[in-house]
Amino acid sequence: MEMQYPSSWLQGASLGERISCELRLQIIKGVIQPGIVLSENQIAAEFGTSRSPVREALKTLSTEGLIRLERMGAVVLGLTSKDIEELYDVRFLIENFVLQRLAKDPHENLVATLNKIIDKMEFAAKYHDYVEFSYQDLHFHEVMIAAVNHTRILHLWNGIRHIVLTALLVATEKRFAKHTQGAATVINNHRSIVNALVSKDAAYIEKIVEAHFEDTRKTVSDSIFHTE
Amino acid sequence: MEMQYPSSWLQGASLGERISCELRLQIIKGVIQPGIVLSENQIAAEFGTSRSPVREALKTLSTEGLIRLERMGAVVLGLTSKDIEELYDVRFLIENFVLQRLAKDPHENLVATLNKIIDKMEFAAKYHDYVEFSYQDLHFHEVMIAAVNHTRILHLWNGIRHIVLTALLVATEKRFAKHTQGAATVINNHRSIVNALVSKDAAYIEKIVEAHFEDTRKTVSDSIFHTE
DNA sequence: TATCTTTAAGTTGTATACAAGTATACAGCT
DNA sequence: AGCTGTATACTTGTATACAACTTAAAGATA
Repeated sequence: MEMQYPSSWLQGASLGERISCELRLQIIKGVIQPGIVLSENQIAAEFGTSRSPVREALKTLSTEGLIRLERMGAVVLGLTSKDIEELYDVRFLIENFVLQRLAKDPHENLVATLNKIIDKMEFAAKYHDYVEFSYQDLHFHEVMIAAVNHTRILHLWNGIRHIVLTALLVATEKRFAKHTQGAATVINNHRSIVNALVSKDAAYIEKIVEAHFEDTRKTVSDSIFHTE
Repeated sequence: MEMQYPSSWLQGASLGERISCELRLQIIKGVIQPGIVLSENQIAAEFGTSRSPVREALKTLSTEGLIRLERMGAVVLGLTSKDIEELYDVRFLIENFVLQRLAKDPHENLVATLNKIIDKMEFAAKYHDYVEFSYQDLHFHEVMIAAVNHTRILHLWNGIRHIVLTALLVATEKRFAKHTQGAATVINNHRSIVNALVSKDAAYIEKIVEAHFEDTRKTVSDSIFHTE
């Protein structure tokens, strides 16, 4: 089987993790379509491994909601347009919670860190590096979420992290293939979030975060489904 | 090893699920304390199984945040008072979202279903059946969450479901051991939620849900830790 | 004594083997 | 034809085997 997941994101990863990342990508890309039934033996054969890491991968994807484990085989659920909408509902819930807390208890170097990440996004955009761009986009949000020191919220995030990253990857790749123009909008959206954060205005933060995710959701959804 | 998890909740469960449920209970009860390092072989020996289902169980507990998988062994994190506070932060986020949606799009028989569940709680309380009481308490919330038809929110819930159920179980057992008086308060709290739901008043719903979880958090936290 | 080497036991990640259950197709019967 | 029983291939859940790595301690050496 042809590996498509960025190998730089798989340093030190076990076979189970590699398989889950690759399957996740193929499911989100639509290469593996909803309704298909996967069996452990078949996947193990395709990846040239034993069933053990495959079982691990399937369990991961199952808790992420991309497949459903049944008695005979795992049926692919995929990531529909509605799923992405729901995903961004949750992203808003998490991040609004996070930013409201960060506004109350400001962190030392957070804003500087975030600005540096945005600069890295600009750099990546300049060189059409969609892998790096997607990663820094994710990283931006992850840094904020980690900063609040809320274990359970961080766990919620970890539960959707891989899906978000992979969806960003697929969407960004498609968009960068034509032009890197949209990157400026994405970067501006992130700067707006930093501005909202420093404003410490609860209502303003909520408005900006909601707008950000509504915009991102539309962009990602369009890129993934409105294929060409 | 002595099994303490209700066997009625394990019908048709695999060894992996049974082990995760049992370990989860022991961790939340504090029988297995934070800092302890668990090894797969050791646990497999205690349960009289092979490492395969143990690995599955440890991975489950790891994604739930009760343990942390390291290179050599799994270190127990446990469920501290702060963890419970965070857990109820998330319960509020989820359930407020759910109830706001349910208020907008009312469901046919939902209120009747909820009232029936509350009646079952009263029945369970009358017979000091803490297992049934805990389960119906969980079921009440689960029915509402399932009613909104939001896959991703349901997944968030599933990620904390087992922890919530087990914490309720431990707390309710301890309280019912002395008196079943507090059950009336819990039941009233649930009736308040139903009232808030039918009111369709967004602000009122938020207020009631927040109060409910604040009260429950305190009760659960006290029961688990202020063991006396 | 202090430090480096080596040796041993323990750990996980992966592969393989086995057992029990399920869907499917096919043969036989009415 | 339609139904029934059975054989068969395939599936998962669990057990066992093996390899690579980590940790810690024992022992040699200066």
